[in-house]
Amino acid sequence: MIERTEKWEQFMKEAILEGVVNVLIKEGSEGLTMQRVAQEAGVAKGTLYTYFDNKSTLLKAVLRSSIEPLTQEVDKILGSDLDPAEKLQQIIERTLSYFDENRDMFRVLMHERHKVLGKQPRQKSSHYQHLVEGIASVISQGIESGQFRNRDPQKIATMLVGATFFMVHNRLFSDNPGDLQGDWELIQDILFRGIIQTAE
Amino acid sequence: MIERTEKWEQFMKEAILEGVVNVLIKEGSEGLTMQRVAQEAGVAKGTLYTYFDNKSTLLKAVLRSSIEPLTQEVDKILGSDLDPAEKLQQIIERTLSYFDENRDMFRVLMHERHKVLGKQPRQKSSHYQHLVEGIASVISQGIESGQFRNRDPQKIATMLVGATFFMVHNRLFSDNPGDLQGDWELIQDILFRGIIQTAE
Amino acid sequence: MIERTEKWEQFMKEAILEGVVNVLIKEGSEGLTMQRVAQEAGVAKGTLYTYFDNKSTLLKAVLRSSIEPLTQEVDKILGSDLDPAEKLQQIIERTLSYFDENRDMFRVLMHERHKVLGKQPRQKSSHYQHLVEGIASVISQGIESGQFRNRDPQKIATMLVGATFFMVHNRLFSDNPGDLQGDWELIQDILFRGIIQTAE
Amino acid sequence: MIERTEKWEQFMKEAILEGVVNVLIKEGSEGLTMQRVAQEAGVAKGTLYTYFDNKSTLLKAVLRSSIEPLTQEVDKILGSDLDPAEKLQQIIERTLSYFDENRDMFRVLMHERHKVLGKQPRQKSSHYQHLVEGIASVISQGIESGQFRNRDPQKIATMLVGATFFMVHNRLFSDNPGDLQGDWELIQDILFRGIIQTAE
DNA sequence: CATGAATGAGGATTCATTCAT
DNA sequence: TATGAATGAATCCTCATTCAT
Repeated sequence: MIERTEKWEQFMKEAILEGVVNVLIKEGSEGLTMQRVAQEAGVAKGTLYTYFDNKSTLLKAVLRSSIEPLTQEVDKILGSDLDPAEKLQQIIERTLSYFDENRDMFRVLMHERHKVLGKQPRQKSSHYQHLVEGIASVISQGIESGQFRNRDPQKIATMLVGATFFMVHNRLFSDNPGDLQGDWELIQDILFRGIIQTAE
Repeated sequence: MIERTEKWEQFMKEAILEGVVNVLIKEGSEGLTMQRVAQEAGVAKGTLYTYFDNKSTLLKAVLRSSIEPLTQEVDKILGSDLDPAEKLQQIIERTLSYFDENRDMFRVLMHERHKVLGKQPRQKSSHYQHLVEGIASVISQGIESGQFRNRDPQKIATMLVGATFFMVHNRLFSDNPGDLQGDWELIQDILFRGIIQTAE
Repeated sequence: MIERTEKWEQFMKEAILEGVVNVLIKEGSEGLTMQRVAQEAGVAKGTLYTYFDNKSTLLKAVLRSSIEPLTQEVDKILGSDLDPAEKLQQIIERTLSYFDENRDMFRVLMHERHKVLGKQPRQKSSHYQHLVEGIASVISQGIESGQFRNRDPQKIATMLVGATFFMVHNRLFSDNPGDLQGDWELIQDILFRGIIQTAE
Repeated sequence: MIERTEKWEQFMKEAILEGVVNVLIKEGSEGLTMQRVAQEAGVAKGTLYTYFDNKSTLLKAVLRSSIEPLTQEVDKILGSDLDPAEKLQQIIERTLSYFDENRDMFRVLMHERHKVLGKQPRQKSSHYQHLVEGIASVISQGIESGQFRNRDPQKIATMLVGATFFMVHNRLFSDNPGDLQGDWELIQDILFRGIIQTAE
């Protein structure tokens, strides 16, 4: 019975979250009213409040749910016993493909993220934060093992994430994003070896 | 007379734009009401509409005016007869310092940008667009001259801008941003030579 | 069987009425929602509607049940063959002690009474009405028997009830209500003999 | 100019307060919505908020404005150099006539008072409080001068106010309130000399 | 031109009530 | 009978925009 109830709650929450994303896709953040979300989710306005305390809570849940699967995949990679360079490769790869796989949702969320998140204590989106820290630790390992050049890991991680994020962004809003593999190989290629031609 | 009138108009517009930024700094985008802007600019609410058609127009003007000086500096560098690598160096340097110099303003705009810009036709902020294109052309030059490795210039530019932008972001929201020069040298160092340790 | 069922209904109704009072005590009339009443009564929201048609009906029942015992006691006194002055004495005494005995409940009801009673046809609370009429008839008796001065019994009753009611109110909201007997003796003393010093 | 503005503000506030009273008269406290008040005052909903911060503030203003004139008259009497008994007479007289003069308004406010005043810190309406205290001090004077019998002045005042208030109430809701003078003479007569027939 | 009072559409949220299980 | 999820009408309040002075 409880089983049943909890499943239902989960189901409804997901339906509502999906409603939010659909409204965002159709109308952008301007049109993101509770009324409209309810309509899109196929429930009454009041029902939203059965599952989420208020609009802010609902929107935070949307963001969390949109990024959580990626966060978990990244964590798995971080926790594996791969070689640092390989970890970075996989993280970049997974990140790019994750956004590709959820293109519609992120085309919207990327733009509306800030509107969606009200005036919360200035914190970067936790996924971003988490990702940078994870990558920084990988880079530290790489430096210790002599595999990577000895530079501030935090900052290298920031740059790596920045470059990746912008590539993602590029793919998301390009009409013809092109070959996925080409992109992540390019990121690694450039970040790993630089853009300068070296006499070899 | 017309001269005089135009100067006045310019003066008023700037006062109002400054008012917007001040409100954003003091209250965040939540508190960004026309009333509050008028108050901060020291004029009446109705006066805002003498100079700007509506809120949206006003906010777009804020964004444009905040980034225009940098755009111009970058254009000057792009148009100079410097060596491609030097152009990139200078652009990175100027970008980092520009945001540093206008730290308070951008700490806010960076976060509120999307809220500030309503439902406009999905376009990346024009400065960003412009910057990526300019850098892409520089990279093309570098590739042609054999100075840079032959990779898709558009994508390299995207990554470069991404990395730089995230470094800016990092500095903006760090309590102790640290040495500016160190950061832009690091960007060049990594982007130019990669993070992999090479046998030398 | 029917017996059993009716007892159960009575039991449930009382539990619910008590729930209302508890909510009022804990949250005031602002917090008086059906949800909250149900919670306090330990039943589901829907169950309330099994026993009471709607909120208004429920609240009227609360008021009625809160005052009914006193009404009955007063009726007993009125119906007794006591001397008019003694009747008044006993009514005043019983009224003061009844409110004292149900202090918590009336501290709330006194304040929330009007909010609790919606837009009913302007009628004074029936207990009040009943009380004034009963007292008026006692006073008439007293006048006829030459015991009381000949003044409009209805109005004297109104004043007597007013004075008593305000004393009750005073006790209810005083942190230290003090001696009960002192108060009702004072009411009688003043109402019976006046406040003017008479040469005796 | 300022003169003009302030007068206007006063005028608008009064129009709105009157709107509230009219709504109460027509619909009772159930129908007391800001929308309805605006309509009745002949302004737009938003305009109400130009003059009053919120509903609660508006309603408090209604109550205050309804009773203030009486409070001032009573204060004048209390501050005069009349004889204690005369002070009481005049206060009672003025109170009864004040409510008579504003019959329509108080017929409503008397009933809706509590609904109108939300969950404010349990304080008796300040006028009531003030009145009881003023009268208590008059009674103290009377006791000291040997004019009144020596009883707890606070309690005597409470009773006096209670009796008066109920007489007011009675007049307010009686279709034929009858002679005003008769009523206040009765109050004095009874309160001063009691209801018991004394051998004369 | 400048002003700021007035406007009213629009949005978040609450809660009495219903009804399928 | 009991339940509590679903409903949606109702309400307060905000704020961009207008316009008479």
